[in-house]
Amino acid sequence: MDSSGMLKSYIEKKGLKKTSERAVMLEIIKKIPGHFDAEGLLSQVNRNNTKVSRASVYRTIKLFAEAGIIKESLLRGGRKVYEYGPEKTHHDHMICVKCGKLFEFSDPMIEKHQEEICRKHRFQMTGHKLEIQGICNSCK
Amino acid sequence: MDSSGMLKSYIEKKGLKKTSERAVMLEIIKKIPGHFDAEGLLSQVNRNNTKVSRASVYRTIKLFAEAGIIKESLLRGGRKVYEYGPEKTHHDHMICVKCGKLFEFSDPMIEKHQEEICRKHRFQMTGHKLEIQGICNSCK
DNA sequence: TTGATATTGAGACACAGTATCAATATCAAG
DNA sequence: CTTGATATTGATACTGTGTCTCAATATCAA
Ligand SMILES: [Zn+2]
Ligand SMILES: [Zn+2]
Ligand SMILES: [Zn+2]
Ligand SMILES: [Zn+2]
Repeated sequence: MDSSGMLKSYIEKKGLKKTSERAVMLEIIKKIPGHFDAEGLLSQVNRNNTKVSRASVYRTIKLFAEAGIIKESLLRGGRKVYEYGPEKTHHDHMICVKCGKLFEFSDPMIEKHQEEICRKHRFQMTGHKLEIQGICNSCK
Repeated sequence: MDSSGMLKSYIEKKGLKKTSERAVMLEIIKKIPGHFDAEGLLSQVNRNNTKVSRASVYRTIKLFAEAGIIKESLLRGGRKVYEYGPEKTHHDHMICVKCGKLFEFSDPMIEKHQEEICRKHRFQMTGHKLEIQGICNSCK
């Protein structure tokens, strides 16, 4: 299912309503490659003809995340970033402390060991976040 | 070296000065089992006879973290928590989304795979943070 | 004792995000 | 189409968490 369909079904399931603000934001988010944050999206939404309030931008971001249309990541320093990708698979992040660039990676072995350790602790994992800080190749 | 010694040597190395505020905070932090946050420490410091300003509490927490006396962890939602432990080894966290309890764990295999993937990406790791969210045994 | 400088407290400020609430948009039912 | 219930919005106040500023003070070496 594409993201418009996901939004539609989420809205129907929850008894919510279709609004132009949500449609506008979805179209803009679709076109963003990589990561974005709330304030950046806010200014991007209001750059041209469209206009959505700050409160609604935050509200809608939360809604999209709940609907699975975007994914939230919390970086060091408390910075929250999002990325579009209903079809995107899970991945973790490496962040360069010098240039701030974000790299994505995924390691099946790490994932497997996480599941194992949760089993051992009788902890029912619902999600996880791994962030590696360091210095990227171009900053060395 | 114990934490008082660590503070002393850090202060000397940086050309800083001994203050009663730092001594008071260190004594209190030593007695805190598990995690604490800045606001909680602030009220704990000012509960009785002692008195340290909000600004100094934040400043001193940062100083202690730089000196290696306490360790900072950034949790989901941007919450920053600290824990006393100069002799404590690296560990990661599991956090229960129902009761908020924090569990510590350490898995050598996960650590090893992290180093491997960093080598592969020519990324020079300086630190990392793994947080597993889920439901703990007593909340199931 | 004195002078240089690090530190403090108080409060202003910054930033990200949330709560409030009246006005408005949506939508199903009639 | 009209109506009514209710979800949504924008404006703005507010909150939490932390930083900055700066004058007053504490520390420490000479
Ligand atoms: Zn992962
Ligand atoms: Zn870099
Ligand atoms: Zn680790
Ligand atoms: Zn629990």
